[in-house]
Amino acid sequence: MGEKSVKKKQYILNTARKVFMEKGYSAVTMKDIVDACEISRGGLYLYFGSTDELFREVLKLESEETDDTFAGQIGENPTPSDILAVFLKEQKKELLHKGDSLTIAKYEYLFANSEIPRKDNYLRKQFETGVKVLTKLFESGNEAGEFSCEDPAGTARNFMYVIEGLKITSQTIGITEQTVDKELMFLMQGLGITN
Amino acid sequence: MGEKSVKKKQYILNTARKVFMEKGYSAVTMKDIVDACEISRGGLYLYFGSTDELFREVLKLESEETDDTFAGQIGENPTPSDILAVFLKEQKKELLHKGDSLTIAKYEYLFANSEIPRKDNYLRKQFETGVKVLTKLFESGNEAGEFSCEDPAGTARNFMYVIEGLKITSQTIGITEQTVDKELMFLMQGLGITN
DNA sequence: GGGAAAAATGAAAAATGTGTCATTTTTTTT
DNA sequence: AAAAAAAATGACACATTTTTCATTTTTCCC
Repeated sequence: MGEKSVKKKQYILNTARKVFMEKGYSAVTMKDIVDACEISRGGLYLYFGSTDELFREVLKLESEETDDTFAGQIGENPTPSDILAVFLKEQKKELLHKGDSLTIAKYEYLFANSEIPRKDNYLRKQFETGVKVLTKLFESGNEAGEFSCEDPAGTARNFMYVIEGLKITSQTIGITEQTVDKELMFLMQGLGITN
Repeated sequence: MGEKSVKKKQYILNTARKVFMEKGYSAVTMKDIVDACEISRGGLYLYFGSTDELFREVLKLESEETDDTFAGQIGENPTPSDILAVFLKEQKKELLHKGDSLTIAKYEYLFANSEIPRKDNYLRKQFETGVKVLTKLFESGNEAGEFSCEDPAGTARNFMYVIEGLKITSQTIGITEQTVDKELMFLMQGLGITN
């Protein structure tokens, strides 16, 4: 591990992320991180003081990466249909990567830290942002004549609940690509897509 | 603790259930159960060998109770609408009891035990049963002229994903009764209820 | 109420995890 | 290349949890 300190921190974070994806949140110990990183015990504490701190940084890292990925996939002057397609494609990709997702760890973390104020609730903000973004998307889709969605806000909320349901079942009881496709198709029917 | 052995086992199980509801699955230790039950260290091991074994028995217990509760609420000659109403009422009740549910613990358990064969996957069976029951319900509702649901199987699956989504968000990011009602209403619109 | 069987106890060994710090290794500076 | 600074190590003291088991307490039957 002859890397510089910033790189090493990054390396620890990436390795920790894999550990959280494999074991969830509450089952992970500092020892697990130490073993996975193949660094010394004291070395880890130089960078992070607890699994909690580590996890919060992993969340931050992931959030940034997700935003970048999404932005990178949307071309110039996208139509509502284009944006929806990218959104669903990204969701589907995450859905099908069983055991390669932070979904369970995130929910465990929130459950174990239920005292954290609403405003700092990362997943909550993400969920609400999702609802808002989809609502606007459906509204502009209506205006553009691409969708005919009677209740954009309700439909957006419904989308988000289905996606959370799919994510959690995918990580635990399993799901096939075919089933994901069927369900996403079902959702899209609610948009009354006209093209 | 002067109780007989069968009663004591039951008592431990009920107490353990509360612990799992409070702390989830992977964060719970045998010590937590011992402390909550106010029994001796060794005493617990006389009945259960691990948190894993305890949790499986709690699941079994809960499954039986849920079936009983549901059956007890359905009167004679119920119409499809009656059954749906009981189903949604029960789901809503579970949804709103934050911190008083095994939802998180169940998913943690499955995630931590992802090697268990599909056929023994309790939540998976429950999910599939839910889809089947709702499908039949929607079909008979169509026949009775109470619903007009184009795709009973798809709608049933969609219902179940939404319910899982609601359950998990309710336990972690929080949800109001109003939001639950809105979402359940949204679902019911998909049934084209005619009455 | 005496004695055998069953149930329960809690002390303690073994295993695992935490956080610290004196020391060593590596890097940087002069 | 020597000195200083920075980074990294891993052994250690402490805490927690698991699991066992010799002993005690309770129950139950005659």
